Amino acid sequence: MPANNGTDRLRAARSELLEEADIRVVQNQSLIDDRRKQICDAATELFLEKGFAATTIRDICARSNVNQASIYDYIANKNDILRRVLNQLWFREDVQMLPEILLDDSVSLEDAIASFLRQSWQVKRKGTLLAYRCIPHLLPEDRKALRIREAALMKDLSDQLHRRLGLQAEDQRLDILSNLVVFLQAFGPMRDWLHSDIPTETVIRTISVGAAAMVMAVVEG
Amino acid sequence: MPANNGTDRLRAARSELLEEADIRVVQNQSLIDDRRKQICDAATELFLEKGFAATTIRDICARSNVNQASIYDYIANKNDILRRVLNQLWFREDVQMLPEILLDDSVSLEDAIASFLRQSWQVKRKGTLLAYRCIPHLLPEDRKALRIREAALMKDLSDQLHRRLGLQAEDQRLDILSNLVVFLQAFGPMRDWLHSDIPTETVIRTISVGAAAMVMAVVEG
DNA sequence: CGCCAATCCTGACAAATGTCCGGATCAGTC
DNA sequence: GACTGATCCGGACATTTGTCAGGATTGGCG
Repeated sequence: MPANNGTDRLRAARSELLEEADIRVVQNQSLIDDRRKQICDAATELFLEKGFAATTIRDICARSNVNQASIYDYIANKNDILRRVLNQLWFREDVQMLPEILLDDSVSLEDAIASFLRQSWQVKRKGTLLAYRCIPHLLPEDRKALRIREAALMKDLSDQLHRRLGLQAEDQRLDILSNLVVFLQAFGPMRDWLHSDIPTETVIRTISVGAAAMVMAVVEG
Repeated sequence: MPANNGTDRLRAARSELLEEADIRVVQNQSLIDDRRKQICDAATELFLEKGFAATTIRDICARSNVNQASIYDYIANKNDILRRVLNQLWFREDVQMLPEILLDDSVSLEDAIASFLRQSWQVKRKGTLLAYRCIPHLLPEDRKALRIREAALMKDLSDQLHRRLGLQAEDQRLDILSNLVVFLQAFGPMRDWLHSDIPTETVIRTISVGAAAMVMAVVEG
């Protein structure tokens, strides 16, 4: 069952989040969760507004109403905040990935891509932007974890494309296409300032029609 | 002559670089040019390695062998360095932009895109990465300048697509496609770590076949 | 050699930043 | 009300950062 192997692998890679420090100062778990949410929400906004490096702990404290000293009872350091934010927004489990959608053969390629983009752009907008912008600030081990997940996703995607379209499995163009489709995920978030007056659904429809045609053209050419 | 107007507009927008400070301490112009090149080269490497905010003036001085005090005889401040680097790498004049290539009707859409990507990926790799990563660090006026250039390019591109393909000029999908094709420029630089074993020319060929098909699919659909 | 303008650099300053000590405050229990 | 353990926070620390004044050095010229 190559398809199942695929999603198994993906699920495995998925559960590997960036490692969050555990801190044993405060003991009330629900308090910890609340404060961490405050902190991460504020940090997300600020990272998107000013970038990771330009955001200071003091900024985050001010916006989240957590004291500068107390914040270290909930997070280990600035990088730990970034890790938690990415785990929440980029590695979120509630978004179907494209290989998963492609498992259902009753959904056309075009619709699958549209559904993928729609979900991504609606709920992972911030995560995508952060992931692309903050890569330089990640520690090497985190970057590695990110790369492993990405590679697993890519492998599953080429497998599904291969299964559906019957290209030679080793055809490098499958990898290129997989990469490209995943890259399109970033199109909406990264360029929305340019076409702010065009309805999102129009963009999604246009891109997914185009992307499906792109895949077919490469397969048939 | 709408086509000519297009390139005129582009050329006009092009000549508007980010404004570089002029400093009147050192007088020997060729010395100034040399030092600035040292500084910008070192800064480029460092910005790509560690990001703009995480790169310190001291880092730049160390790598460029310019003294920490002297550097202010050649550049006004850290942001001025970023502006100069972007002017050199992102706004470089020696790369044909896509609308320009599309003026020649003997070149197919596919070949035009391939040529555009090939040039971009060969000589503008660093510029593209920097532009996408450093936007948050630009001052508002610089961001505005960047947006104006981008908008001019996009307008020219939809004009050319319109001329070639005969869609309604107001069709929003033209804008989406233009945006998308320009966005593809970033594909190579941003994802080359993933498929480092695939020859660039294969990637370019695959992407340009696909992109041309994408455009046609949208136009015909 | 001695002079002068141009260039370089030692050393410093103020501000900002990540981090956290140690005491203040609060909530629950007897 | 007194005690105790958990949480909060005022204020400080060592560093790092951008910036630059003012003296040291250099190179050409008379």
